[in-house]
Amino acid sequence: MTTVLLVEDDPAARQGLELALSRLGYGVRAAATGEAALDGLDEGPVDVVVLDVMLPGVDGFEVCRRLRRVSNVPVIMLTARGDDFDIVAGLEAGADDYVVKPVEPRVLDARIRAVLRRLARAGSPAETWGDLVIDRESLIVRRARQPVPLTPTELRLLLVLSGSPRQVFSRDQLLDLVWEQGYLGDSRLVDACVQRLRAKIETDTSEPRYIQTVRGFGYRFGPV
Amino acid sequence: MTTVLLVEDDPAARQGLELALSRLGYGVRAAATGEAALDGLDEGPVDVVVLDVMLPGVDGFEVCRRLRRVSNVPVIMLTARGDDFDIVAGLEAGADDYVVKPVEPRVLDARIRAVLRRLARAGSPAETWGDLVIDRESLIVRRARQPVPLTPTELRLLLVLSGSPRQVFSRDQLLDLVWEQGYLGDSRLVDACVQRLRAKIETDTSEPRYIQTVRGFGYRFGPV
DNA sequence: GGCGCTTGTGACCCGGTTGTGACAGTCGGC
DNA sequence: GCCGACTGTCACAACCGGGTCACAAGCGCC
Repeated sequence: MTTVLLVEDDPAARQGLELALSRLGYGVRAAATGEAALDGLDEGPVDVVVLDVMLPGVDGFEVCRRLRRVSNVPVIMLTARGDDFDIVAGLEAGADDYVVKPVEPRVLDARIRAVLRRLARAGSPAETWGDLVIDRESLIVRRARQPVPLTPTELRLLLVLSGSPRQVFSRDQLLDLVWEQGYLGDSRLVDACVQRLRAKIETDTSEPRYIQTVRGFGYRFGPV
Repeated sequence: MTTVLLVEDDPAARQGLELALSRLGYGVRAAATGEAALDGLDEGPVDVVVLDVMLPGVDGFEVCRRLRRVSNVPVIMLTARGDDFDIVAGLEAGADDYVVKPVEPRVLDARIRAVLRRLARAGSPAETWGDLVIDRESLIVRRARQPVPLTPTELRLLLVLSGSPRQVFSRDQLLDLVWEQGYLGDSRLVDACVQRLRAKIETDTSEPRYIQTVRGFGYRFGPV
């Protein structure tokens, strides 16, 4: 579910938007002031911030700037109708998009999805296998959005296997590809490493979802 | 929408990839031969070219070279599995990346995004990472608004790392990029320099926020 | 030439990683 | 069901990789 942090001081407008966004399937967290908004970020992951420009105390631009210092979360500003100055100032403060008030839920929904889409495209080039995400550039592996700490050998093994999904690798092949070429040792080593890797990325090691054993041949990565 | 020019002579593979890429939200233009590919470029803007190495007539390398004469469009080569020669030849011909066949759409998608992202990084001169600001024009680095005095080597190292955030660099890569190319020395040198840089920009060197160690692989700049 | 900063190198320490062997469990064929 | 082959699991000690430090050569600057 996409979580929206909604920052709007006017109670009527806030509750209206909250309801509308919920109906559209978003999770909504609301804040009435800039300070509350910055706190709201700490209370859990937020996918997008919808931020009113006119706020009592710290205004929307300043909230956006402060927010930018600690996070790259996309920000959509709500500005008074046709106020060019607001729009320019908002984008300079680091906002990703803006919507003029009064806000039409359908429009806001479209903008949110557009911003998220833009971000997803530009985001890190990771491969997604179910809830397992492998980013070959940063070498970060995540399961259910949580980074999985892998040791170098485990990581190399996973990269080799996932690089050719569904292909069966024999133990000897894996020794060549993951360990030094011409490694002379027990091929049981592969089993041990697979086991350690499974322990980290599988929910149920007796029913592996990612790394399957092909009895008599070796191992294979990929959904069945 | 990102438009891909797909060059593949095998009809089955071509149609499969065409479908898969469309589903992933790409616009696809397909060509079966090198000649058709070069024509395809004229028919409208192309964001990335996916190019099979084995083509009847003009082969993929030659297509890539010719293409490079008229365009800077990124090229991803499709090569036979594990064929090192292909990979080297492809990169020499001006390819940006390569993917081994059979192609997994998810992998190709990730590579396309990686190539495009690499290209899009020519951004604003000043980058902000939390409370670290790197101004590539004035070469001034600030932390918490305070200028950080960096030595030339430290600065080069930081610029290289932060220039490709999240990308993992091996020690050898860094020796090439930060020091003279063909530097022959202890790769522990990189460690020492990273340590000095960390001492200046990190608050807690045991929990680095900016420069992460990727055990067994190298270093990476950026948030986890 | 003297000075101080920068940079490359070696040494040492520490903790995590990993290869290994043993044993238990599982699967498939007969 | 029995047996052998194969695989999963575990514990442990050697090892390796990286952090850290000190030091000296190199370098520019005055």
